Amino acid sequence: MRKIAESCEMKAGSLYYHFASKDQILTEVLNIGIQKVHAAVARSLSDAPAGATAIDKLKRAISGHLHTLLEYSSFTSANVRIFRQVPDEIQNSNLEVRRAYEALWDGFLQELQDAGELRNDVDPRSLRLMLIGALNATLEWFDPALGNISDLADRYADMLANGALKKGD
Amino acid sequence: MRKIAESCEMKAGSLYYHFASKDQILTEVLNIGIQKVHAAVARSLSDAPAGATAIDKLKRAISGHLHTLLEYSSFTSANVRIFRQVPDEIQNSNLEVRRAYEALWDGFLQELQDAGELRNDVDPRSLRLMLIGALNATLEWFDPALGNISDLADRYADMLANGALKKGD
DNA sequence: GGATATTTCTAACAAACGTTAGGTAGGAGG
DNA sequence: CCTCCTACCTAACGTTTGTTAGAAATATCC
Repeated sequence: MRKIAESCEMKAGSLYYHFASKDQILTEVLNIGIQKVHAAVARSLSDAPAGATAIDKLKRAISGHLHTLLEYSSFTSANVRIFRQVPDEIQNSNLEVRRAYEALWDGFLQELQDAGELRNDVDPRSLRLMLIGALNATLEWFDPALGNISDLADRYADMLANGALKKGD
Repeated sequence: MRKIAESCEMKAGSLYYHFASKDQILTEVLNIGIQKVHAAVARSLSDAPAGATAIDKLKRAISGHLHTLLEYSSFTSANVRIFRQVPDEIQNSNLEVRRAYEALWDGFLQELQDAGELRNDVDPRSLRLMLIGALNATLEWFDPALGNISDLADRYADMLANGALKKGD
């Protein structure tokens, strides 16, 4: 609390004027991070032109996720790192937010499969878990000041859509 | 320290007979986790028959990583979650271990590319980052008691090698 | 300028923390 | 049986932590 306060140019006691407790700050940080990403991905998908291909849509969703994930990395990386260490009550609150976001992806990927774009033997939930895991890990190594997020998103979408091995194997 | 001691059926003061400090325990936990995974993946690759295909090798490497990652999840999940929160000295020590393991994957993927198995436009380092991110995220949702790790490894290898979208897009 | 509201500070508190050093218990060896 | 070694316990310590309540500072309104 003293370090958080310092970064706000306040003292620890002052934080309690704005927040009821440290746990409330935790709850807000964990939830806001995912909510921001959720909104960005939803917007990316809803902004897609009617004739967008499957990989275009995938690129949009991935791009939306990565841009916001990295823009709000103070929130999102906190979520990824400390979620399992916070009190159950806070985890439960955040699980609700996480589930809402997961449902967005599951719906999107199910749509792709229903449209015949996604391989029949690929389970949308498995793909979503792998995908989000891969995207979130960028928090640990990608530096937006050095790399281009859109390029990163395109590379990831391409590898996930088309695979890393040459076709014909 | 009191909680760690309790799980060892000891008292906190007793831990200092075995370890110099809490930071030493941290260092060991972070390092051992990755070293175990490193050894398993190296063994999986060296055990591959001479005529193994690219995807067979990839499956082996992924399987080695996932089996050990999940077997030693107390160590490996600690690494993934708290690495960024430990003192610089401990991070630096662990970075050396991490880099050694990364070099193994980079070498393996570079071999695949040199052999013409990996797409020319796929950067081995990017693939490795995405791959390890996706694999490590399984710590957060996969329950070895409920799911089969080998099946998981096969699904991940397949999706990463061949992509999730139907070919022809 | 005074009253009120908002925001921050301060000093303090109890609890938790990492660690220490001496003590204790049990086992091994002579 | 005594000595030594290993492993653990204990009580204590200084530090850090989250939080509180009253005071003070600042801003707003009339």
